[in-house]
Amino acid sequence: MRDYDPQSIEKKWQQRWRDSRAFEVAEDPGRPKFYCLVMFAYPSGHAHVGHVRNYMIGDVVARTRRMQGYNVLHPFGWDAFGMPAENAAIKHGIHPERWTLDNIAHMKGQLQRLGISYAWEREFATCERDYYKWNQWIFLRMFERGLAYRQRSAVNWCPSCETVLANEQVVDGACWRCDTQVGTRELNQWFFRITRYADALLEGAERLEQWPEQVLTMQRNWIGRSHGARVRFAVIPGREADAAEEPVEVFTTRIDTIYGATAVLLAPEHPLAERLAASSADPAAFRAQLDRFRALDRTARTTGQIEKEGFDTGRQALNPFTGKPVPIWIANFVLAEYGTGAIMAVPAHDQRDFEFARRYGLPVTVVVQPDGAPPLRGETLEAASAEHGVLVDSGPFSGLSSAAAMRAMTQAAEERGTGRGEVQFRLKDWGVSRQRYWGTPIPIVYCETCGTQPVPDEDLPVELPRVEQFSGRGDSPLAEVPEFVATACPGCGGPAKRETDTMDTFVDSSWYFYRYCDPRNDAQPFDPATVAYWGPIDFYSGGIEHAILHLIYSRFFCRVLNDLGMVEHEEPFKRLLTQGMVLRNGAVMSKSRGNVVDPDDMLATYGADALRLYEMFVAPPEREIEWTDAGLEGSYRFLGRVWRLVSAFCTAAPDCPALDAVDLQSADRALRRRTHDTIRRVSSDIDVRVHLNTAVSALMELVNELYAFCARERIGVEQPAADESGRPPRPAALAVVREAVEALVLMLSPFAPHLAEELWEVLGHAGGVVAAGWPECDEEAARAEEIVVPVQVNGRLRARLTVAADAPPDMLEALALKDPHVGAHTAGKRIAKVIVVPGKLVNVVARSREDR
RNA sequence: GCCGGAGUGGCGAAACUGGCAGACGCGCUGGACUCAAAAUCCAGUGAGGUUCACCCCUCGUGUCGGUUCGAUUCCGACCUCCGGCACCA
Repeated sequence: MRDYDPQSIEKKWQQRWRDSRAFEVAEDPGRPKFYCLVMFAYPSGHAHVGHVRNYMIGDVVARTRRMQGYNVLHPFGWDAFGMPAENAAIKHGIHPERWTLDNIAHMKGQLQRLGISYAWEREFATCERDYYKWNQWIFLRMFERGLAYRQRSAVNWCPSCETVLANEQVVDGACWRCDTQVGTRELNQWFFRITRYADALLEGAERLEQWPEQVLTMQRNWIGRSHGARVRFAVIPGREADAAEEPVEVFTTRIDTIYGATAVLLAPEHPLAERLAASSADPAAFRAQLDRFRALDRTARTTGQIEKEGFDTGRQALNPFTGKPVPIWIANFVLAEYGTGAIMAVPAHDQRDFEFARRYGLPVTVVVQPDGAPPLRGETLEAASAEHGVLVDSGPFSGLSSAAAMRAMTQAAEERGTGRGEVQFRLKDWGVSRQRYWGTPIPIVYCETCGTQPVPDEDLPVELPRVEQFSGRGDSPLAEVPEFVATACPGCGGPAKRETDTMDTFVDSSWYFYRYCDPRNDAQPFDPATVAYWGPIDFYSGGIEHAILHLIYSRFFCRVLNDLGMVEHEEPFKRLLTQGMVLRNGAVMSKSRGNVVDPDDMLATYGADALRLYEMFVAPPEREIEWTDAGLEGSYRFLGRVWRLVSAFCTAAPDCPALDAVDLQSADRALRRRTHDTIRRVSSDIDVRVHLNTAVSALMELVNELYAFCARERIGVEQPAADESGRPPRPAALAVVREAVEALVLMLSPFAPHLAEELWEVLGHAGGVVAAGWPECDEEAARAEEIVVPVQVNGRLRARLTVAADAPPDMLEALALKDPHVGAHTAGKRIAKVIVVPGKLVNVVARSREDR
């Protein structure tokens, strides 16, 4: 018997798969398709065992579906644009392209040595001109539709990365990549109008039934839909000379509290603030105050880390409901970018307004009394009461509930022309301009005569010029390349300048999954017919860190492409799995912590199959796992156990009879039951729940059972094939073992594909496990003849009955009551009732005689 | 503060629809094999009590309470941890 030698087996099968193009696919309308995708990789250098866990999960799903007869698309590629490449260039003088391509080559080798079944012929990297050309093409379609626009605005600026960040890329006020505190800059920036799809993205989320609740919640929070009303407060003229002002519009979600609005507060950036300054008694002092507020740290301002301050403008506005004047103040905590940039202050019912009012002595007027609480009084209030309740001192609306008042008052405002119902979103448009080199050039030209001009499709791609020197400072590196900047205007042919910013790399990853469907198309991003066949993605797996970034951008792109008629579906990912990270010594693996485990080191000792099996077995895919060498060792031992089992069986039974040619004994039927029960469990664990850990443990149980069975039947696992008397094993026993072993090998193949292919061949099959197909559960064989039914007395286990599987309830009851253990616990008691769940359990309810 | 998720042996975990808590693996203990070891195979392994032993009993799924014949599972309150949102009007 050969020993299990993963190195030689793995090399052999990887070679065979490559030679036979085993995982390459084409559209085939005659077969059901399955698109299995893992988030593509940023080629940072080396993959560690944490990165590859995700690829293993996807591979188990892909290999299983393939065996089940699906036409499986399982592609891989590289998210190859990005800052680390450019930083390497700055630090080590390696060109970003060289660095990126070297890393890709290394990581691809790692994945291939793990035996992940990718359709490598579809591989691409986003930094290739054949890919980013289509980023530009999509950008232009969005430009045509007003979905890409340019605007000067205050943006998040990372001083370390020297570039703009989208709101999604600012985490706790710091850069998502380098953790530096983010500042503000005023820049001309390109934006994608994702807000146009805010409602669609929110509603679409309701139908994503196979997404983790956590991710959906995060997306809902991020979109931040608020239903409220926009209300107009007329501005009362100050001096005679003042021009008539437009009314101030405020957004509120609590129009029911408007009778308690005792001030209007403007953001320092509000346009009216500027005009009020001009007409004020001391414009210079007014502006100095505004400037002081505007200069406040942006993050502090948007996260409530500043003292609430403000000043009275000296002007007043009319509350459209009370008809009374209220002062207009400037307040530093009012955000220009949310709602209308102005609010009505209701100190009694909003904590922020309350703090502001107490500080400056503004009146606090209670207009909503919460149910069942003692009446509130403005003078004695210690904190705002934000609860809904019943309206008081609110004119004709007094006595209404908050909810009813919101409807009635919104309607009243509409009728009087002083307001209307409105929905606001927290979601902002996606700023995509980046002042960096290693990204997709934005295909726009600026002409003195014609203005902003899109680059015509036929001139795409706007190629990224070769830049050799990177300082890492200053504006866009492309601005330093005169031959790139200087161009002819596509409109008039006159001299013009190219846009020198590049696109956010999240643009690349927002549609790459469609490119896999048609990766070499040079006429369009992809042929819609290919996506109609493969899409949407049936199974998508990746890290939770992309819950809002990549996954919301991709959903947005999907809808844009749907509007363009290129994609039929509205949601790109049917099922999402967020896999847990691999920790070591309680921390995420990272080079800086020095706790990374390189898969290649594990391959040398244990092989890819053991590594794969270990990472799938240790916990469900969603959960994070702690790396242990002992666990890997255990998986390796299990594979050795399988190897010896199958090898010994083949030696013991070179020819073994067919199942239907033998008479089965009860023990044989029991093994068959275990075999088919295992098929049922493993199939549903992989297909339905993706609980790969319990699938593996079911296989382990089957192996344990087989060892015991073979020992009893003298099918030489450790002993010779015949016992001392020279009597060979029973043919029926051999036949059921063969069935079990074959099912085992096939079901193990998604987890340990090399070992399984080798054993399948050893078992005498040519053509591989995919041709063999996934084993079918024979319900008849899986059905138990005898079952063990637990018997409880008052819910506590007291006995077990071994009965026929179809024993009727009254028989179970009679047997239970006859049992001596049951009798011991019911002695001296009255049996109130007996609950019988056929096939499951019996529960005898016994009461003391006194109890009624 | 709001929203979501989690809490089970020495450890990773399982229990899928309210029905035998701890499957499977790691670790540990003992045995077989061996000159010996490694490897392998077999057995045991939640805590406590009782017993020569087999049996048997009590407790036990973060805490307290509830619903139920029966709760890791459902409900209420609370504690702890993880994640998201948060001066968003």
